Amino acid sequence: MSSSQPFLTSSATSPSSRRRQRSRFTYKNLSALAHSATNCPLRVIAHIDLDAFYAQCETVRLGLDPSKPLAVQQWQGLIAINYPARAYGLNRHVPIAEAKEKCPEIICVHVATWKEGDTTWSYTDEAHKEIATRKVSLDPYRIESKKILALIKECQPKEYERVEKASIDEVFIDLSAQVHSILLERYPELRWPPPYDDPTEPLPRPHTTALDWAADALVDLDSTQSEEDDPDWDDICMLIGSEIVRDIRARILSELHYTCSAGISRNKMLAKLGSGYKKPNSQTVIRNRAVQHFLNGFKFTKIRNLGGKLGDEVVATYNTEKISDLLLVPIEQLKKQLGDDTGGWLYGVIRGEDTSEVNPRTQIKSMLSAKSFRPSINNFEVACKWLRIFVADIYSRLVEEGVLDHKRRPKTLNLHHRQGAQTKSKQAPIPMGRQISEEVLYELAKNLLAQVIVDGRAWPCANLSLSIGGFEDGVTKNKGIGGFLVHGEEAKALNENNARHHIFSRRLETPPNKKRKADGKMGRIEKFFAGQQQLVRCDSTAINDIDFERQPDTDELVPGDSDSAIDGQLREVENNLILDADSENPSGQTDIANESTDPFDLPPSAQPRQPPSSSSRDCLPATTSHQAMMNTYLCPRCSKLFPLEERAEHEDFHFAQDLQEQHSSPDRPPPKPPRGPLRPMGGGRGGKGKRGRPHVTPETEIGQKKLAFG
DNA sequence: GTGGATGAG
DNA sequence: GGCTCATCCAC
Repeated sequence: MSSSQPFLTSSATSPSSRRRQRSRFTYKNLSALAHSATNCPLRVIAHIDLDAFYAQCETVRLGLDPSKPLAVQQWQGLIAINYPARAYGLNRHVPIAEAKEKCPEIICVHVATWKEGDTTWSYTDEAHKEIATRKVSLDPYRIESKKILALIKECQPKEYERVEKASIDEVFIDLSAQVHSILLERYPELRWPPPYDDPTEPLPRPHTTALDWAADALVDLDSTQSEEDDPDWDDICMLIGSEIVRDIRARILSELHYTCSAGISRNKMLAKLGSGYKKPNSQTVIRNRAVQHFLNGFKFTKIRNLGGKLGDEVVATYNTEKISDLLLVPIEQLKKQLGDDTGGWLYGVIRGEDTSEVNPRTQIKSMLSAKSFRPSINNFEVACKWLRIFVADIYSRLVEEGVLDHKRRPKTLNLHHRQGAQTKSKQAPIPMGRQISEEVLYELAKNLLAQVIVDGRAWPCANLSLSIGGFEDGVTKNKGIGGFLVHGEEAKALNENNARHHIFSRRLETPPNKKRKADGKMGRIEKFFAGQQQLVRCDSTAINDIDFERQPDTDELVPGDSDSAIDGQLREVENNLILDADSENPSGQTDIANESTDPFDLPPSAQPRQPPSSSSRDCLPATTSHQAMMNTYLCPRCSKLFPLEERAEHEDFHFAQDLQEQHSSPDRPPPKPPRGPLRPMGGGRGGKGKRGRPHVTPETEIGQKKLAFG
């Protein structure tokens, strides 16, 4: 309960007057925030998770009272149970009959289904009796999911939009850039350039001493950590992020009638854990200073990528499921026993580190339509009837995707077949040139099926699935980052946002020649500027060839010692932290990013800005500093002098460069968690190389004590 | 590029 | 469980 006393004031009279002057964060950190750099210590990431999504969809569709118990049925099972129904002790594993016994008034709605010969899916009460002739359709939920996603995007100013669809009912939002702009509005002093133009200078302390966390969510610090300090900028950033999320949730509820839960923290892993912490319909903030305490309450198997075999392996190896126990294992040991990559990743993740980026992607990469046959099916003809249905299902989704309009086009078709325990699959390219039609797909699918059963016929068949993938943007040619120019374009390029109305410029994929070296001295940069000062847009090769000089002070920080203190209190107060069974994990990938070069150093946009809120990264004439008076601008990143008028362009250049870096490395590589050498799966991921643990975000703090919510 | 596997919702 | 979706890896 200590929780929100919304104000923990701290006064100026506090003993810590010495530290009041300086923040733990620097100007460089601040500008990294503006660029959503993944290793920025001020980063703000949100995870939003719809509560019992399928069940809510049905409640909304049928116009029912959301406080009434409802479950979504699939054949004889339940695939979603709303919160009112959960109050009766129902969960996904209880048989439908038992559910009705425990909760007589429960409404069970069968999912929509496709029936052979139908041209679309439909809802029927008879569905559960026709398992042999129907297959479920999740289209209704995809449609709702899309609306919600669109609304969430609408909530963010276009230039800051950065939303990743993690699954049909979850999204991650990188609020960093938006938070940055709000921060500058509220604290104009942050717009000043750093003293001596030195980006490594600490920021002034926030003048705010009391934060109003609006009661709804906050993983609180405990008394021992006594908040001996006034809030620093990370706390303020979280607060702003929480406000943004609260507004988003309010709109989802008022406009679309869905409730959701959210987690706000410094990275995806923590945000995800946070959203599942208190449900339904609430949001949880995990401030940096509460991270370790918060994590200690979880079993590490709740962390993304540790929910499967890898997690089991770790449990078996260390004979514990507790994060707190694992904190005692030295990194060398983890690496030795799990492999360098996996061990290093695990070491960091249980300490709250995660630099995976919010990938502004919403586009689907593949579509699958499948059916498990209860009594198995025994011949080609029957299988073909199912293929018809799969094709109809997939085709209708393709239409939605804009394939007919040449927005995107899939390249391959894949058929999976399961007989008993063994599964086989075949794939084939989808011929280019011709318009994709149901007939074309059906013929292709039938062919694949024939190939599968040819060699050693495989009947009876227990499962069949057809998928289509290899989607490519319909766009014209790629242009690497150089193709886009800097200003607001970036947002567009990054988001595929309204897929339907725009031409995607192919995702900022890193062009083949990415290189990263530290040799760069100054040569290339100087050359570049010498020759192209006027350019606003640069050619990708030019950009790629530039090597930045590394700023001397990257805040490198070995994850380890920062928390020595926590070790002391590895007390597990935990277990009670895990509340809801419905927890889930994100899907997807993780990455820890890059390494070597820190993608951001000083930034451009951070400084003197004007109406901060406006769109902006465009530039702002510098005003307050002494350099401004001289009408010249000294770039803190490359130490070159420019006429003031060229400042904006120059900053844009750095911005583009930063973007390039961010997208060129982190996207794929940071394979983190992947399989360790242990066990099966061969040595996986080749541990070689760099595993670069990107040093992580600096500091998380120590201390922690108990959790409480407001 | 193909086919299998893992992980997660 | 059933149905999706995504990513990684060996070949």
